[in-house]
Amino acid sequence: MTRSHKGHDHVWADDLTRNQELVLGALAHAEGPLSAYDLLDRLRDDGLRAPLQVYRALDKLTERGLAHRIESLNAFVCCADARCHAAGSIGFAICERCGRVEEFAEPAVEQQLQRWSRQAGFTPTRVTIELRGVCGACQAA
Amino acid sequence: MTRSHKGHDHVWADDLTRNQELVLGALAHAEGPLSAYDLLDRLRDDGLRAPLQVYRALDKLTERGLAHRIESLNAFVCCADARCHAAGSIGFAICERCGRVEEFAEPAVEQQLQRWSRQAGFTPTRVTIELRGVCGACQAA
DNA sequence: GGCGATATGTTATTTAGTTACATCCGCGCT
DNA sequence: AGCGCGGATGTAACTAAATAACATATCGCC
Repeated sequence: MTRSHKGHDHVWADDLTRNQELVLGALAHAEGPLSAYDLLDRLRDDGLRAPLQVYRALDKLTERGLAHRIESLNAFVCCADARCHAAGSIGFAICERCGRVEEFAEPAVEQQLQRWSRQAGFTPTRVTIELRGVCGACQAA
Repeated sequence: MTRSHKGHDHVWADDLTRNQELVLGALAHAEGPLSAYDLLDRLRDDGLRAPLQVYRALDKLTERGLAHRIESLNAFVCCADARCHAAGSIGFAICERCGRVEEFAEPAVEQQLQRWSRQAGFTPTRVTIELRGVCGACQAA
């Protein structure tokens, strides 16, 4: 690998490492959330062999808000909206039928949680909001 | 064990099985959340030997709202308020310094999430709200 | 060129949760 | 009493998720 990884066809940010691009690419092409081991399986042909390689990439990607971790699934999704980190806390609606995840931002919810935190003397650094249920499409079907 | 387990000194509900009582008791006495394996370690002297015994008890307890799972910790806490299941969705504030978890109910948050769900055609069955941060006590110290 | 920070590769290990299967116990029924 | 059923238990083996430890390579920069 003397050749730089730059020049790939799907570029979200120009300074991703090769592994980070691979992982983000896999997430972007996936229909739903993928676990670290799902990712590993899909990327074995691209040279990834150990869980740590995936976890390291995921750490960086989630840090930068390019991917999100779904806690209740131990899985990850590609960020749906490049501007989401500007929008404070994010929520996820997870369909238990089709497995798809919808990402949403509700400033009102965020504000309410902030209000509670202030009142309780709590200083939040990370917020997790996850809804499990059935999405509209599956409801109709 | 011909003798019924009823008559224990800490009774939350009269129809818990022995294993369920053991697990709930351990959670109740703990300072913070416990993982299934933490519970297993603490209950080995009481006869629990396999993870499954703990997981089965936890399933029943969480179903009934007597215990809660903290998704972002893969751990469990005793329900702080017997009436919490009446109060719709619950949130948790998790202190990353002392590890303690505070349970709270914010009807306003619940309503906002309901509003978003309706608008999005999503039917939620379970809601997870978890704040990571620093609690008031740790802030002061 | 040399140096420090960061990224990688690899093996082994720990922690979390499930599958499969046998047994046991309480309880209603005849 | 004896039968049968559903739920709870016990145990072993296994899959899945995440991390520890250590060696190597690469990049940016002075």
